[in-house]
Amino acid sequence: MGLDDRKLAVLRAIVEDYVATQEPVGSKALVERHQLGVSPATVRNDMAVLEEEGYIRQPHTSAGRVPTDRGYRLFVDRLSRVKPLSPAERRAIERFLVGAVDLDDVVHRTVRLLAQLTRQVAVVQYPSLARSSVRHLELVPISTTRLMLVMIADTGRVEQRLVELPAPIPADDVTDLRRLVNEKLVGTRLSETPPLVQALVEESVPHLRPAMTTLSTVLLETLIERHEERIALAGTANLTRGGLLDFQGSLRPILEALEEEVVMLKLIGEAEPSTTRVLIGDENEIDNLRAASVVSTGYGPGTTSVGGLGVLGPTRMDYPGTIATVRAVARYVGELLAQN
Amino acid sequence: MGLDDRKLAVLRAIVEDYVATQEPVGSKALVERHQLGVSPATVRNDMAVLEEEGYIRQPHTSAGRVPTDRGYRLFVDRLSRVKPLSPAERRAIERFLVGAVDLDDVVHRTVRLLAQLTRQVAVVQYPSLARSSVRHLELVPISTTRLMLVMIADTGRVEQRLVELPAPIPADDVTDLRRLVNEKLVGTRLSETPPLVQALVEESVPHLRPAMTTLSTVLLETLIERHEERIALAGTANLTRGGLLDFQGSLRPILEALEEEVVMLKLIGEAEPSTTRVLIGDENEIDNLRAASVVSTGYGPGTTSVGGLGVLGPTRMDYPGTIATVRAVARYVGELLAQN
DNA sequence: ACTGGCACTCGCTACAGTCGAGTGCCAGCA
DNA sequence: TGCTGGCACTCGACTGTAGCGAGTGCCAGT
Repeated sequence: MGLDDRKLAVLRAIVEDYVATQEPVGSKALVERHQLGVSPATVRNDMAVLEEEGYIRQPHTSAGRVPTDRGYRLFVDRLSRVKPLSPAERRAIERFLVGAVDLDDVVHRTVRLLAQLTRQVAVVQYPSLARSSVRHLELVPISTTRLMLVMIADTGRVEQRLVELPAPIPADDVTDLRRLVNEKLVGTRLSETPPLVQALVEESVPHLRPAMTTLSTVLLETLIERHEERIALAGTANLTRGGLLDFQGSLRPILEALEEEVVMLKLIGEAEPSTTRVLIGDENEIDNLRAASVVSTGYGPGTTSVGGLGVLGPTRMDYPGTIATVRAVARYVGELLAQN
Repeated sequence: MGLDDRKLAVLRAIVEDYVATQEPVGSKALVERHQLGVSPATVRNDMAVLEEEGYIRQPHTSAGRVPTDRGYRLFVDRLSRVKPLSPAERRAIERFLVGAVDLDDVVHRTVRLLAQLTRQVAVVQYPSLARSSVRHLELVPISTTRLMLVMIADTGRVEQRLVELPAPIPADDVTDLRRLVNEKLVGTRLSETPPLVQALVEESVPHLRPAMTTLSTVLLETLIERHEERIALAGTANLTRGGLLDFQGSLRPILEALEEEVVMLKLIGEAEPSTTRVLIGDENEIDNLRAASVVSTGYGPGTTSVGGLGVLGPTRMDYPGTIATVRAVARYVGELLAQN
């Protein structure tokens, strides 16, 4: 049972009007605001079909129609094209991102920019360590039994951990350790590192072995296995736009989900740079976010993704505009990363 | 015109009941729940005086009384003593903070702990760079014209910046630069650093001077003058507790203020470890936070403060409990920092 | 100085009535 | 067959009224 072109046009019109006005839209208003070329009665018949198919629904018997999650899905998949960005938006992106002094700065600016442009909550994952490779490892002696391990990744990320050595270690040995780990690990991806780190321990000369063992443990445990993924958030205040109508009256579950880094990572941390993922309401696996939609994509220098970014908002959002903005920002960030 | 002891007791009872129930409290309920030893009518007379003096007010003519900001102030200053922590809370603090692997981890755990214990929004400032001293400066060559400058502070903070050199520089020169900056700057406070950095440029041998000049600029501009202060937030979902009664119905201004690092820094970034600052409602200089209260203190190893931490909640909060928790957490964090 | 009593205020809730946007259905028309 | 105008119907939103009750202020009495 197919939907003919007019029914699809009606659905599109409903989505567009509802997104714009935030009010259920009726048949009369619809024919007035769009050139559908038919009467309200005809539209009503179409609406009845759309409702039967689950694309729209009536909040109350005597109210207009509202798109369902399924309706938005159809709209996104087949009825909308990505809006080109306005020149003003392009300029805003460029202005916002030039002059970033380091990775932290880039991420911060990006997330704020995204929140501002989309007027929604923005989430940016720091470049994933698992997908970065080692540029340099530095060992700084803090005391005779403590080292600060600093890892610099090619994506610009810098991570540090304190290493408690089992026994005091002379300065020369630190130099040796530093040379060894750098020789073996620089240029490798952290996700491929475990066997190399293992080998490092086995190959090391006896008097370095205890220190190297500890060091390798720290490397493996805290840098690789652990939750070394980080995210930045901005624009939570945007959740309060649209009164309390969106999110069925309570921001609580949304705010709770936003604070769970693991949750947010799962949400935005998987896409490739070229694809944009849109999760609408119920499609979301996280219960707390059943009333929200997420638009996300990957970013990275070139075509491989080093991290994800996206926005979260009410299901009633401007999908074409949001998708366009998310993509554009991801592309710019990718370019920025490629430069270094 | 003084308030006698009973009137103060009435005010205390009103504050305690209102904080507990979140409902205006009337004279009858008051004598029932507290041993005031007098009749409701007497309490009413006292209430009339308290209202005249601006410590309480009536939301509606026929409603009970609610403390004003001024009433909370009096309560905090003269009517409450800091609640001792429960053993369970002490245990929670210890359990939460042991096992932190680095500074980031400490700050994150702290802010989450604070949010959880107080059931409010928690804010923790990273140890201020201005109040830290330099433990080590590392220069890592990225390319012939780029260095990564990594600064490790005694508080455990690690900051990095990319340095774009005016001309290519050989590896030996990098070694020299590293030695020079470490000789001069290690052990100094960053706030006292500018003249030293300046001297560094002037004393350097001619062929190092261009690189040293750039390096010093980066040091001064991005590490010292710039917004190198950072904060961590947690518990924003707690804002939604108490329905929408707190914060006069809109979380918007609060969420906006929370996103402004500068604002939050001003709010919590000034106290000494031994003093606890309480800002109640209107006392707050930030308009967006006129409906909120802030309890903050400094923390640091020993008696000097390296940063601030605190919580933000509705004016209707459990001040004695919150103050106790904030202090205790600050003390634990200070001890943790002192260990390293 | 405190208390019991009493009249009064006013927000809250329930209920009834009206209005109107929007619908579903149906007969008629191209 | 598909579209249209007309019409009865539904039901939420809003309005006005009435009763309830918590809480007050005041006053006379102890």
